[in-house]
Amino acid sequence: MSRSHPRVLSTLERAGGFASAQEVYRRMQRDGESIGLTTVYRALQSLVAEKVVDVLRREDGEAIYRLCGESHHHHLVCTKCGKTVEIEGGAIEKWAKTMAAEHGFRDVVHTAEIFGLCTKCQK
Amino acid sequence: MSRSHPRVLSTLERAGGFASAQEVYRRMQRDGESIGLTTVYRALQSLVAEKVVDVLRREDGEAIYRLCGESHHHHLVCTKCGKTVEIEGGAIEKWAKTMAAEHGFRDVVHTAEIFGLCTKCQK
DNA sequence: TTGGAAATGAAAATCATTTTCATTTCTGCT
DNA sequence: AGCAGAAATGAAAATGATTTTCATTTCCAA
Repeated sequence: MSRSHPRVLSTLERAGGFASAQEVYRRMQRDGESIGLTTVYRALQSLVAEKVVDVLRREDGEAIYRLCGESHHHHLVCTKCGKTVEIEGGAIEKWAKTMAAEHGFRDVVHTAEIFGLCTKCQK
Repeated sequence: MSRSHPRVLSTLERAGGFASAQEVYRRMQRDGESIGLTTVYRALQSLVAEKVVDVLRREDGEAIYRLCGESHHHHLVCTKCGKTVEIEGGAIEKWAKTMAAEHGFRDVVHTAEIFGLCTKCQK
């Protein structure tokens, strides 16, 4: 597997914490770094696997990567401006566990995101 | 603009309330309905514009369309054999509402799925 | 009827993402 | 140092969803 790839990671940091693969690539090009688009995609995949970054989706379906804390959390995402808030999901953890047990499932993981309009985008 | 397109809408209903454009298309083909993929996409876009359906994104970025206002459910999916169980999500609805309110978000929708190994696939 | 507007769908275009594969860069080892 | 195999790299092609183009068909009001 590939390594953490410090250049991609630091570019993502410099980008303000989140960006799409294409954006990371463009930014590195602009900054004169020599790297291929394929490598950017692979590096981001690794970072996701290592749980160093999160993947979310823009409204148009493009994947955006963002640095994230290590604890398991969920997101509240503004569908207009993309603003993202990390929220607490204790209720979800419990729900997932209960449902899994109820139906005999094991080794479960879950996803849960909330989408809507943030305060600023409501007018 | 296009009309509500009853055939696409009823197919979406029959699909359990949510499906991707490609799935709606395949289903209509299978059911012997004569329609083009382009028309399915356009019909779904119109339905979204008319707020008859919602758009969400699957993990892989594919758009899935869901009837609005319909009491939706969540899924428990076996990652090995694909078996899917519809589960109740009252706890989630509440959680989503609370979180949204807490952060001033409006018009929220949410996604929540649980993945794991079903009883049969656990050995 | 009839003429134009709306709908339709096949085929081509787009675009993000993945795969392929040949080449280069490391690694550890002698 | 020198070498073999592993890992990384990236250009180009493939993939797959979605959109656009455009020629044809269907509708509908006058």
